[in-house]
Amino acid sequence: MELTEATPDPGTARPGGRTARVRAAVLDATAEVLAEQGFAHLDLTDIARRAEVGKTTVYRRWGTVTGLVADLLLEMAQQSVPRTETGSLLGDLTANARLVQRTLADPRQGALFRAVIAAAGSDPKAAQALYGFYSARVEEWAPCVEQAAARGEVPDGTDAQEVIRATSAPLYYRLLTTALPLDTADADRAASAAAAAARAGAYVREP
Amino acid sequence: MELTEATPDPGTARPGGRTARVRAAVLDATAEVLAEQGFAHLDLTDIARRAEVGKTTVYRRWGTVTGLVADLLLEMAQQSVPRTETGSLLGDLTANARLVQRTLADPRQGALFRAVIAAAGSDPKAAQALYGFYSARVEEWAPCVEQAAARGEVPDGTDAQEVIRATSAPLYYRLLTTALPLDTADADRAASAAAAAARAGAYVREP
DNA sequence: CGGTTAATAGAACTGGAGTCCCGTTATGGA
DNA sequence: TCCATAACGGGACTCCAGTTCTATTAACCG
Repeated sequence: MELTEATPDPGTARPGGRTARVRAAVLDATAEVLAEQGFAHLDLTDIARRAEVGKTTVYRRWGTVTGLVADLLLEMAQQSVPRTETGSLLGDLTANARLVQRTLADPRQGALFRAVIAAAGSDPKAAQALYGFYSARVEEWAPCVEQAAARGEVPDGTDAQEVIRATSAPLYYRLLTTALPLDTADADRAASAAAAAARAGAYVREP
Repeated sequence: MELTEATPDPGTARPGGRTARVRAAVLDATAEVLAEQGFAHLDLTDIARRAEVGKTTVYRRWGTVTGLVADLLLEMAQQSVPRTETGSLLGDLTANARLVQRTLADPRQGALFRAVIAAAGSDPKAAQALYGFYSARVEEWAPCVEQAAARGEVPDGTDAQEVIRATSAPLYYRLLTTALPLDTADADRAASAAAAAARAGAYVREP
């Protein structure tokens, strides 16, 4: 035996031209279905039909619904939005919160995040993609808290990543557990709450 | 024609004895599968097998995976945990946060909440059950903030429900978007952050 | 205690999701 | 430009989730 192994995922050896077009079409169709029907109604045969692609292809390259969603998240993670700097902690956190709020309020993106979070609950691969995504985003924004610490706005020893997470958390919580809309006022409130708690020393790491 | 309508959900006319046993067995099996395999692997035939119940019964009474999950949530919502009163805002919020943390950290309950949140993303019925659940819990705890306002701990006009949500939010965010564990320290941090932000007036309603 | 019928269980059926096989296309390297 | 083969596409096949029909069991009512 010798032809086991050595099949490192289809689409990696010749990623150009047709392969790329197929991937784009499939991921587009996936996002579309997610936005209008949600995660539970995803099925690969339907995706193939919508993307006008052979269903064999979809099954070979992605295999499962969760695998498809995970790949979609990886695709989105590429488009990193650069962090803005305003010179104050509250300003920076507000910019971050508004970015998150806009993303979640958008029907397509909001539906995608719901789906990825759902997929992460049962598929380790999707979970890994999700954790990686948020880890990257949090690290991208953490420096603004460190700068605030340097300016003396927050106590030394403040856990920067925890402050960033605290800014996003209420927005996700509102999206997932209530029927309430998600607007700019929510973003601003989340930012000012996180800033106030940080100034009060709520995120100082334990000794 | 005359026998249309008038079929108000099986299990409502004779809820005793066998019907109740079947429901308990099915919901138990559901929770079990959720805990060990996750939402995506739920299928009604398998649930029927595990519960040692005819699969026709499961399909007739619950119909879909999301319907099953929604009923499980309703069942859980029954066991309302009474609010504790400690005399201070921080104490009350800490009690609340620890309750949430214990719930989410428990494998069965944690998996259930992930599943319900996932189901709510695609099924309106599950979404309704979920929103109702959280609405009830938030209202149960909101009075502790109003008492704090009466004591002068937080400014007048503070949105009590928003404070309660802010206490839970970081715990859910951590559960859903990171691989990090969820322990008592997280609960205490969430509570003190919410208390600090509330004292600073971050949750005062707009005029 | 029966009698009515709500509710369950079994068995047979069906539609479509997921798999397999093999011919076709077109990518990337020479 | 041409070739080897990675990747795609179509059609046939399989298997099981979900449905339908009917017989059986046991709640609730009097």
